[in-house]
Order: sequence, then C-alpha cells, then structure tokens
Amino acid sequence: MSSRIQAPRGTFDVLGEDALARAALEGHARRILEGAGYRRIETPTFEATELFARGVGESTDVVQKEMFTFDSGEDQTFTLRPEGTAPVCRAYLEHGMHKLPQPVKLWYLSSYFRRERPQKGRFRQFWQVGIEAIGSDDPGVDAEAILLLAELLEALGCRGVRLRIGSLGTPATRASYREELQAYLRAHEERLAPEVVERIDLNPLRAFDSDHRGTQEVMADAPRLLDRLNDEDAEHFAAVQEMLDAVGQSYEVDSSLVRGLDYYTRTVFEFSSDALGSQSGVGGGGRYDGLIEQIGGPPTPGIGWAAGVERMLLTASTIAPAEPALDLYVGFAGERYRTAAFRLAADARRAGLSARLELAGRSVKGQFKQADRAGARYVAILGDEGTSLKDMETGDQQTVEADTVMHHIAKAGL
RNA sequence: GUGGGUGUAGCUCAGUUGGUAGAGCACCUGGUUGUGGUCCAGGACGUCGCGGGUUCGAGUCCCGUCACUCACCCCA
Repeated sequence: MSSRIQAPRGTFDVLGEDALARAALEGHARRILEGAGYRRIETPTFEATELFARGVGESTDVVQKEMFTFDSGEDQTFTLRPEGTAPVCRAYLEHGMHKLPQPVKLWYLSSYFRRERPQKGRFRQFWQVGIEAIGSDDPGVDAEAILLLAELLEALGCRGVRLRIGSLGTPATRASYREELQAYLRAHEERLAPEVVERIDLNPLRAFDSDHRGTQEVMADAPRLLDRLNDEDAEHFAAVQEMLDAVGQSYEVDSSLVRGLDYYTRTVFEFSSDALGSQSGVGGGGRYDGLIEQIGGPPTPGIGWAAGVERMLLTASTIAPAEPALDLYVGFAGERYRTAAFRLAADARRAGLSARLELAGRSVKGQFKQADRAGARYVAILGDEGTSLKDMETGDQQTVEADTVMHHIAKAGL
C-alpha cells in the first residue's frame, strides 16, 4: 500500500450523492441565470500567467503565493486559472463582444485552482458557479446580479445566509482612503491589538473585524470608506440599495467589506453563512470597471460574482438528490439467455425506459434482491420456464414471451 | 506559509499495562434445486495511511512523512 496513488492534496473525486447534488445545483443555476438572460461560457483551464498578474493584481495573495504556474517550454508560462473573471474578460475582448448588445451576460460553472492549505470548504481544485455582466455601469446590473445569487442560494436552501454590501469607489478613492486609515491606526497604535498593528501595512481594513476591545473602541471613530466616496459613486451605491430595498432583499451595509482581488471598484458584496465555520464566504463579487482596460482593452465597465459549489453544498438543506428511477431490471437464469436478456434491455432503452441488465452473475435470488435495491419497478428474468415478468410494487407476476415484455409493461402504463 | 487534532475492512467505529486484529452496516452465497423488501447461517474484503526506530514481540511506544481536519491567514 505504500505506493498506492492518492488524489493530490486538496483535490477530491466527485461521486455518489455528491455528484447528484452537483447536477441538481447546476440545474438550478442554469434555470435562474439563463432566465435572466445569461449565457453559458467556458474558458480554458489554463491561461497566460500575465492575464492573472495584470488582471487580478500583482500584490494579491492569490497571485503572489497561490497560483499553479508551469513552464510551457515556450517563451511564456501558463497558470491554472485561480478565478474566473479575468479569463471571461479576456474572452470578451478576444471575441469582440463589445459589438453585441450591452451588457453581455455570461455564466459559468467550472473548477479553479489555488495552492492553499486545504481545510473544510477550502480546496486546491474547487468549483465555482459565476456570472459576469460586461458593458454597462447601470446600478440595475449590480442589483440584478446580487438578486440572482440570492435566488440561487434560496433555491438550494442554503442556511444561515446573510448579505453584506459596500462600495469601494474608484481606485483613487480607495488608495487615498487606505492611507488615511493607516495614518489613523498608527496614531492610535498603543490601544490596538498587536496583530492589528502588525497588519496596518498589509490589510488595515482588517482592524474593523477585530474582537479586541481597545481596537473596537478605536475603530468606532475611524474614518469610513463609504464617507469618502465621490458624489457619482455615492449616488451609484444609493441607487443599488434603492433597488434592493424595492424588492425586499435584506442586506447590511458594511464599510469594511473588502475583497481580495485588486480589480474591484464601486459595488462589492458577499454572502456568508454561519453554517460554514471559518470559511464563511459562500459567494461574492463586485464591480470591476477598470479590469478590461487593465488587460489591454478599452475602458469597459463590468460586474460579476462567483459562488463556491462545495460551500453552497455544505450549507444546502433542500438538495435531496434522488437516484434516477429504474423501470426495468433484466436478469437471466442460465448463461444461454444472456444475449436475449441483453437484447431486451437494449430494446427497453430504445423504447425510452430506463433499464439495467444483470452483469454480476448473481443467483436469481440475488438478482431480485439487487433489482429491489436499485428501485426497479419491473423485473424480467429470462430462463427455461420462459420470461417471468414481475411487478415489484404489486408483486404480480406472469410468464410471458420475451418479445412481449415491452408490450406488457406498456399496458401497465409505463 | 504557521500552530493543534486525527488516520484500523467499502462505510461508521472498538481494540485493555506492547503478545501478532474485531463489531455493526454494506457486499456475495445458502436456507427457498429460479423469486425482493423480514429472519437465520456462512463467505469474501485489512501488508492497522506510509517509512524507519526501540523491543524476543508494535495497531498500541518514539521519530519522520503523507493525507484529512480545526484555528491563523486568505478566499469561493
């Protein structure tokens, strides 16, 4: 066993009930998102490393220490995609989608890769369902996007979900606010928790989340980003809130809401669930009006979100995947009936029934047992005494010609 | 990347002060010479995560390693 090969760290096989639940999740996502005009897009699993370096931001944790980058043997390196927004924006540019009616609405469901230390709800290959709406800065796009994610989480029965929203304004606003906040924190260093002081340079906004009493007192009077927004951005944010209010979507405004990717501007939002433990984020996103320019295109506004499939499934309560129904189990008593049984199962499938053939050499008793466990409605056993057709629900059984099994089942109304 | 916990059958787990591995469920067979859901009997499945050390002897003790897990960090 020493040399038994395992799935790589932080990866997993999708099987059993999990596979059924994922299929159900995909069905909900397609119905909800396509109903709102989003169309499916899938981009390559790996991209030029530069796309993420420029798009996501050189200074982010994702780019600095979490990317799986490999040498292509050519003059550039490639990287397993750590997120979906930059690749979709690249595709938008590459296919001239600015000529389509704007905004272009796209959704995806695929896997992403980050070299992190795995724990519950955090993997090295993980799945996200996400949307991007590119080409409009109308606040209605923001509100609609938020609502769609809320609707998806609702459809999945995700528990303990709450929504926080904020606005980051422009990159310039954000940068000057950051300096203001850092200066404020340094001025009150002696009252702050040591770990907050340590992170003033790296992540000053984190100070808002501290449960340290002195820190909380200091932060009560700290400058807020939302108070520093310019008029246009403040109006935009107000419009988004007005629309959420109009449809009764509950949320809380969180001035300290930050997202880990550099490209966000204006609206940001996050759905979290207290059912998740420390990886509380279920899904989130925001506006990225500078991203397309950042990767070499014309100034183009955009907004999107991504939600973690594994995390949604961890909190989902109403996804009760059902095994697919089985109409007919075809067995046989005696090797010489094997081919006829094979043919009956094939005929049944051609006629639109779900049918399963005995493939494990079980005894007749074993075949009935197996058919029962598989939830078969009918069992047909081919053998010396003809073909026995049994209705597993009523227990009724008759001996029929193999050729007429389909006819008998049809008569019963299947 | 840092720190803590845990790895025994397909699954959930037991295993006494170190003495050479068990239960339940699931699977297969038989009881019913061709008939399910109950019951009874039987069977197959483990180099006890992996490697090394201590010992006459290691699932048990020690070291390393891998994986999972929790917290930090970060995010989906």
